Amino acid sequence: MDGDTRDKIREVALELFSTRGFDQTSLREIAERVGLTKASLYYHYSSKQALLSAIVAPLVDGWQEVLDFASNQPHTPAAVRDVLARILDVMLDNRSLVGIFMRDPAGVVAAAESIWQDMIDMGNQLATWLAGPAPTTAEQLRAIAAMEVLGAALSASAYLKEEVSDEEMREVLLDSALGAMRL
Amino acid sequence: MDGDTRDKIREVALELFSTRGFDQTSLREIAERVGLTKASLYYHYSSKQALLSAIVAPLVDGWQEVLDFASNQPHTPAAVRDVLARILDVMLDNRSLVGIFMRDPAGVVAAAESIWQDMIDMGNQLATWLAGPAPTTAEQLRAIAAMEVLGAALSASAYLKEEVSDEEMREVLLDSALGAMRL
DNA sequence: GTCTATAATGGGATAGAC
DNA sequence: GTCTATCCCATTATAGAC
Repeated sequence: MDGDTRDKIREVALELFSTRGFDQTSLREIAERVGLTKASLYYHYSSKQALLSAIVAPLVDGWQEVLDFASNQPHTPAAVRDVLARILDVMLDNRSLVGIFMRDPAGVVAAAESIWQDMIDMGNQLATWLAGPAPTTAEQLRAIAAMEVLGAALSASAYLKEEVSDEEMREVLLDSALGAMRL
Repeated sequence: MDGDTRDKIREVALELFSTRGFDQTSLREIAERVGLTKASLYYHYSSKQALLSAIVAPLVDGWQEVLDFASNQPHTPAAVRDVLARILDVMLDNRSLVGIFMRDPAGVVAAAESIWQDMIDMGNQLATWLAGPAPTTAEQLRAIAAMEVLGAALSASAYLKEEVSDEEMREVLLDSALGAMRL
């Protein structure tokens, strides 16, 4: 039962990808930290892209759940609030994972365009739902803006000196996102 | 007077950096499009980093102007609106330039950390001003959120099928950013 | 100012022994 | 499962002729 090594590789890669960036992280560096050689990594993951896919899977699943939930909701203010809250929860629960996409979108696109496309598609569908049925251009823009607000949960740490609790982030950013939609 | 070539190089590099990403764009590719060889680029720019610096200068200047303006304003709702509008204008006037930082933050950091740090610092100072004097944590978060909303001006094109006019963007996103601050 | 040629480095990935 | 050794490739950057 040596899924241990596989997991360890994933953990180390996640940390490096999300801080340094995907492209700026070499397999040599990952292997070094895990305590292996580059070649041994290839026993566990067939390529750098495969490693990224494995790491990113939980986030994709998380978005998908929110999307499934949203699809079964009528577009009421209460439901919008609920969906935004769930999106925010996924972001907070997968902070470093989301960080990979924010730190190095270009690198992810270059290495695994399909993964990136999946994320864009899901973001698109969420924004579409948020905008409501037959939305005006303004409503679409506001929906996108609301989602951008939730991204502040991640950039905040770069801008703020003091730590902010997840509870406060949840509360403030949810209200802020609703404000961006003028709800 | 062959600043022509220098300018042409800058133009091509800007386009490639902002679409493919800084790190994903090789000097060979730039040279090819300009109609030169790689070696000739080095006659005009001493390194890839120097090329980036030259490209990025106008954006740095733009932010600085907004910052100077804000510093001389009292923190009233009208002034907040004004400053947000100016930030948005800078973003719209330098769309592809801002795109460089959004597409490949990690690559920029790796190649020119000081440039990145300058941008972060300026963003920080703008957010600090927006948050107002002696702000609560919530107010700081809302200020960051408001700035993120303005970033929607750039991500919008990835999410929307139809073109949106700059005027509509200006109007809607400005109001949306104010909404994020509950103003 | 632009070229050809080449150095120097580092990356992802594979072969094959153990 | 992990290792050593190597391949292959692209990149940034430089040297020197024209």
